[in-house]
Amino acid sequence: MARAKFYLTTPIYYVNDLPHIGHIYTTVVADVVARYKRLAGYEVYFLTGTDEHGQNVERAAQRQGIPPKQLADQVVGRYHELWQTLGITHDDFIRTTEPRHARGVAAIIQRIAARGDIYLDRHSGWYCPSCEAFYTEKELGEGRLCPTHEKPAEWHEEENLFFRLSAYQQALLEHYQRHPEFIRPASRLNEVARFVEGGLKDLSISRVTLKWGIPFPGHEQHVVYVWLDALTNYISALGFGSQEAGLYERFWPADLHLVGKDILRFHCVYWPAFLLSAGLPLPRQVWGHGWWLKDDKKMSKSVGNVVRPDELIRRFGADPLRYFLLREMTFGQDASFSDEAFLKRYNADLANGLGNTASRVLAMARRYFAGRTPATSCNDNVVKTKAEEVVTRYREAMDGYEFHRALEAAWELLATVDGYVNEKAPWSLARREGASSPALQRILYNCLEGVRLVATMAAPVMPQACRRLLTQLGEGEPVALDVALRWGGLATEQPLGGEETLFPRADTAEYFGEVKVSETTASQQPAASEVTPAPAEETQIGIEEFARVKLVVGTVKVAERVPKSSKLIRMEVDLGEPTLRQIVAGIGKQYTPEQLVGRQIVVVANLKPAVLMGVTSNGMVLAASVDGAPFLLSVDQPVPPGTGVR
RNA sequence: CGCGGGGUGGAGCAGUCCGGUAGCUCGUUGGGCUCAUAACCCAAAGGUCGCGGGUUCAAAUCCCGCCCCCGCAACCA
Repeated sequence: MARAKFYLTTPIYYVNDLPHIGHIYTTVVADVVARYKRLAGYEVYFLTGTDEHGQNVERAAQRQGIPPKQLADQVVGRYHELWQTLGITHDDFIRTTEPRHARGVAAIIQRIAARGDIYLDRHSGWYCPSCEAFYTEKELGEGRLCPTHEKPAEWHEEENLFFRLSAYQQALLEHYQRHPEFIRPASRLNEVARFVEGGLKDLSISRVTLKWGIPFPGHEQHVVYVWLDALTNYISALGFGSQEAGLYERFWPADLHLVGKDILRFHCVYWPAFLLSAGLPLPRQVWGHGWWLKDDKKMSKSVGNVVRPDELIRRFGADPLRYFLLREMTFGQDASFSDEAFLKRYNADLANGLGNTASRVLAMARRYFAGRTPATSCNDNVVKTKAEEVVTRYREAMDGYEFHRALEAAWELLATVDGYVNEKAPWSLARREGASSPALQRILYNCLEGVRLVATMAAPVMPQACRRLLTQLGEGEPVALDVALRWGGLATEQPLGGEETLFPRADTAEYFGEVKVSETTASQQPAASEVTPAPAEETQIGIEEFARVKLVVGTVKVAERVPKSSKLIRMEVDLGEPTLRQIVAGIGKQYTPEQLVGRQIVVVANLKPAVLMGVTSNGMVLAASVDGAPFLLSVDQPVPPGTGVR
């Protein structure tokens, strides 16, 4: 009989950025699911890949003076390395620059077009040629200046291809209603449904302003809109649109699209709409997980707090990181990443928990039974009772992708074993009765079997470490979960494997000392792996260039919040000029208007004006920026307004 | 009324869908054990489950109102 299939995907990652903890999380979760499902008997197909088209890649490549494909190749190399290091077992890795992908895109477009859902229309509006983007009148403000470039926007008409997304509003809502499991966790279903209820506008699915993309079939001067391009990877990788579509026939529809909550909309609205139009089956489930925050703040490249866990992997290996990611994050919610939390979990759960428990029971077995498992098994004891309860909860949690619960359950068994060892005190039994004591044999059998079960449950999460642990128990890798999780699987009188410390305890103080040092050196010389390393000569400027910036001291005379704005403060500043200068600054989260009035600040006086929330700012205040939070610069002693700074 | 998430012992969190002794990890205190990676076990202290109201025999959990924090979006010049 054919096995049930399970097709799961990660998003394809944009090659504009190097992989960080967010990409790693999604991919590790996918890998854990893939490994679990394989053990549970499914025929699994696991896809990941990269999204390589679009303006940002085109530009980044331009800056480096290399073709976009070459830039993509570099970043893709990093992904391959990282996935290998992390033990990711994907079956395929698709790149949107591959011909097979272009074929898939062409094929789906053909079907959508045949349905009559694509039409050509003129899109007109105020356009900034430098940004290559359209703006609304409101965004442009007074004088219709582009907010970024300060240049007048031009009235621009552009021909675009549109997808009749609006026609699918009802069908999507009905689908959500009929299949509430389509979007998980449930809270996100409401979010998406409300968005769709709010009305769907037709979607522009082509661009004429950039070249780095897939030519639109039948309109070769257009390039396919990135999301239509990217989402199609889920079927193009299976051979959709080519002669050999056997994989497509076997595995589509996907059983699980794993995505971050930020791209839920694309997967739950656009993608199913495209598929409905093309007459293709919809994926069974989209799972939107939360974000990793760094020290409780959102990670972002501009803030510079993006976690790239190379150091943690180097120090501890991939498995502890995999464990941490799965154990620390609650189903669907955001979680916080910090080295402290990682070290804590590592020591508590892995070194003191799994590692130490395994070590203590293995050491006794080695000593008492000459390096073999006990000769007698035992079928009625507290460890077995607990194990059976835990295994049930583990499987329920894993089936519902509640990994933190699954691991929590497994670890309870560890605590039971530890308590059991203390209570039974096998060491004193060995002293009193000797190693041949049947009671001693049974006790240690229960301990070892408990550890074996925990290792088996943890195997999808920590494949390497668990394999090594099972080897120490004399066992091979688990093949089928139903069998492996049954009590009594440990063979009697079986030779144990070599002794090995799985998770050496980490010295927290020492670790933080070392990491500080390595971080400092790292920031001094950017790693060779950076996408856009800035050569030192380019970052240096001459004194004459600096002199072009006119810095002066000003006294704040008036300060008030900009209406409807959360952080903008409008100030009128005395710069020693005939009139006060109006300056807008994004400092309203740290400073109140009252704190600012009368204060002396340093401003850039010859900056081009900009319009923020409809208010013109004629200058910029200087502030130190810690994780994006500003600390205003001021002078030591009061000086006359307009005093120059250099 | 822009959208969403959160507020549970000192810290970090689970539990909230499907009401019924408030649980876990870390930390603190006392005890135990010495097989193990200074680990493990037991016990104790510590909570008005953001606030107010309602439903109910019973509310962290359901309903209504309010407060605070954090994201997203619109503005970080």
